[in-house]
Amino acid sequence: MDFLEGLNPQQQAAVAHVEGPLLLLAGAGSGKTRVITHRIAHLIEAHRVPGPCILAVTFTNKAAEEMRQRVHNLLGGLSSRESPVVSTFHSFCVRLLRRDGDRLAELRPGFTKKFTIYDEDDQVALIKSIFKATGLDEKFMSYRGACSWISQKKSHKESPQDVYGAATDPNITRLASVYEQYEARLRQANALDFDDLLLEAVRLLAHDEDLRRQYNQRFEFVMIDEYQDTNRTQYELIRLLTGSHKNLCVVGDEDQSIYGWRGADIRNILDFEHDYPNAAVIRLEQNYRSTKNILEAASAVVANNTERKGKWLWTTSGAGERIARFEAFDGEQEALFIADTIEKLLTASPEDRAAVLYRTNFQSRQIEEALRRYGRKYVVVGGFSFYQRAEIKDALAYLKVLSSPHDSVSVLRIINTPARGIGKSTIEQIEQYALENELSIWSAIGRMLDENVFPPRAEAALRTFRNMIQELAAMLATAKVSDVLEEILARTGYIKMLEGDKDPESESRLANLNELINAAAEAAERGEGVAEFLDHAALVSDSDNLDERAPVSLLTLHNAKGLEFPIVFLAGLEEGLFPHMRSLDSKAAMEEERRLCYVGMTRAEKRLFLTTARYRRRWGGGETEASIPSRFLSEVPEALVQDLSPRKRAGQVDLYGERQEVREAARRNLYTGKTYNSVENIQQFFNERGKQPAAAPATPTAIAKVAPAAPKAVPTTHIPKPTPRAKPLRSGSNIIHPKYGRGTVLRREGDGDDAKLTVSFPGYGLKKLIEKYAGIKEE
DNA sequence: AAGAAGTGGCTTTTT
DNA sequence: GCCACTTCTT
Repeated sequence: MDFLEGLNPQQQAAVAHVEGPLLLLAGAGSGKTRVITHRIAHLIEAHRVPGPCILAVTFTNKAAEEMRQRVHNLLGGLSSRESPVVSTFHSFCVRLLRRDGDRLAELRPGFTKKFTIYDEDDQVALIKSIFKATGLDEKFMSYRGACSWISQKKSHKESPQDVYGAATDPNITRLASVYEQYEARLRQANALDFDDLLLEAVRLLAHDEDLRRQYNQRFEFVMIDEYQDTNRTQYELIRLLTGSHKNLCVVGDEDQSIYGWRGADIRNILDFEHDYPNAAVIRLEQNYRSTKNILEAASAVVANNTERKGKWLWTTSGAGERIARFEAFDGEQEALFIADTIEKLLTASPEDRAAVLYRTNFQSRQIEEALRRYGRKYVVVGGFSFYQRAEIKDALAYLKVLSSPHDSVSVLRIINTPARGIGKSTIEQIEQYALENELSIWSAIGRMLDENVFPPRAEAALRTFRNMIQELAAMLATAKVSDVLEEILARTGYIKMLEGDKDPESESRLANLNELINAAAEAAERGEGVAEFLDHAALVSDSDNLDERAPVSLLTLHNAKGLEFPIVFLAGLEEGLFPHMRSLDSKAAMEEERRLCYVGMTRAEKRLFLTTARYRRRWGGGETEASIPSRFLSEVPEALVQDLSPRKRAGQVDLYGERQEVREAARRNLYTGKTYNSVENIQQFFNERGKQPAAAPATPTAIAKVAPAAPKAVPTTHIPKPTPRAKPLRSGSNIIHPKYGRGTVLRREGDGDDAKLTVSFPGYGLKKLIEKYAGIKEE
């Protein structure tokens, strides 16, 4: 078979390129995966390169699986001995360390190839324990915050000592200490976190010249997908792997770089030609996926970015439908519009698939509810995955302890699950002892039992626990993983605990555990041992089991990378949500948000809907907040847009604002002049005021009292007259600022002299203002 | 020691 | 609205 056939000239050139570095700039929908798979097949068949000498690295397991499958199909079946190695960065590194990691012990004392992998939950548990030992709590910093702080330091190769040295305030010093303890505890547990998997593989390859040579010789051709999302460590790994031959092909699109927050370094792709001087560069700019309108709209949005090489995708397909825009009253109406539209479109053409993409996971709930009302089946990608469920993590923690007893995080997870009489005070005692003597929890238990320090009841419970673990560990050496799992669940009483539980959730937990046992049985049949089974559990992501054929999928924009759908909805296009609040004050972050928008838009083949809500409730019972449409909406050329918003369609004035105020007022029992005909509310208002006149800062009386207070210690030149107001500024109020002009109040914090307003000014973004000094006038 | 009931705090995105 | 953590109860 000729693998150059049926490809456009640029694609052909890429497939035919054999030796030396190649940068493939592949725009969205330009047939990138096709090129990579054809190139692999071409290397194997036309150039007689043995499959196992080709390494292709992808971002997700799912992408790896798909690539494997497609190469397989192209070549009409390959035995596993002839297959190329297709893997994610993380699983590649894990395999390297498990197979050839012995000499890492020279760099990392205590390391053995039986290491365990700590996922984010494990890391949080560890940080929690370190915080407790250090006398810190979550008010100092959230556990997750500390995790990502440490991760940042690690991936920038800053050691705890470096941080100590550069520390400017005591909080940094405290963090450095947490970091130092964190590293020490990982080593003590012979555990690696996600960062370590890459970092230690790099350190090992740099350190062990023989090993490096071996890998260089083995992997004669290396291909990296989604190169724009690689970080510095991955970059170093690639350099080490291709040191001797430079047969490196990287594929990427700087406009789709969306993992900067996780350390992805866009320089990797922007500087490729500089790093590999004689690199060939091929651009794939013909788009085969989307209609002309969709492509033009997406291109127009991303053209607002400056950090890009710049390209313009083109297509021979027709204009298609215009981009639909829908401005809903609130999140609920937005969700109902989406569900309703999906219902209509899929009824009309049942073979189509639709995807709803959103910026944050919490947005899925309302959309799910709406879809359920329509009786539409859907799949949600993201949120908590199978392997993150408590019962699954418990079962896996047992397995981890059996194969690596010094894994203290796992020991502490299961030591009293199910309850076996090892209580809080006993556990604290053990933790304390372990800390003082620099022992793992497992060793500490052993030593303390020898020293007879426990009260009789705790002692008996601990002995039973220890014996049970030892017996199960002995079983693990010979039996199948699935059998050991079953034995664990039976002997620990875990199954009994769930069966006796009246919580309706328990039934599904039991089902999940059964599924886990099945998965283990399948793994055993493939000849995998415990380590491989656990590695797989640690490294699968939720997007890996996305079923692309599902008629309706709900997923985050990040999870949508690499996918395509005939119908796409981008939901929640509001300033502060998308672009996200945390990106508003940084140009680089804003450009990443815009790339995310570009990724989302270019997922669509035929129809693209952009939806936004005027008011959104951020958390459950909290306040509804007014929002303003995302800047990305206005970056789509008006000529390409068809507006489906109800108020425009009906040709009416905007009643939303008024309705909203009435609602809010009714809820807060405030008289705003709009509810005078509601006896109930007037009654409530007076009742409330009679009870606590001063406690309601938002009432006119309270404001009048506060307003005349003189400002202190503020440059006199900038003090505008405090404007006494009849009505307090709240979410949704429209105001005029002397410098920024018209804006909408998004949020109000504090009261009286301290009242701060978050205001969105079109053209200036969000600003935080002190109400008293800002010189704001109500519009 | 172990469950039940109540409270605060919070939400980007993820291999 | 949900989760984790605390306090209360037995």
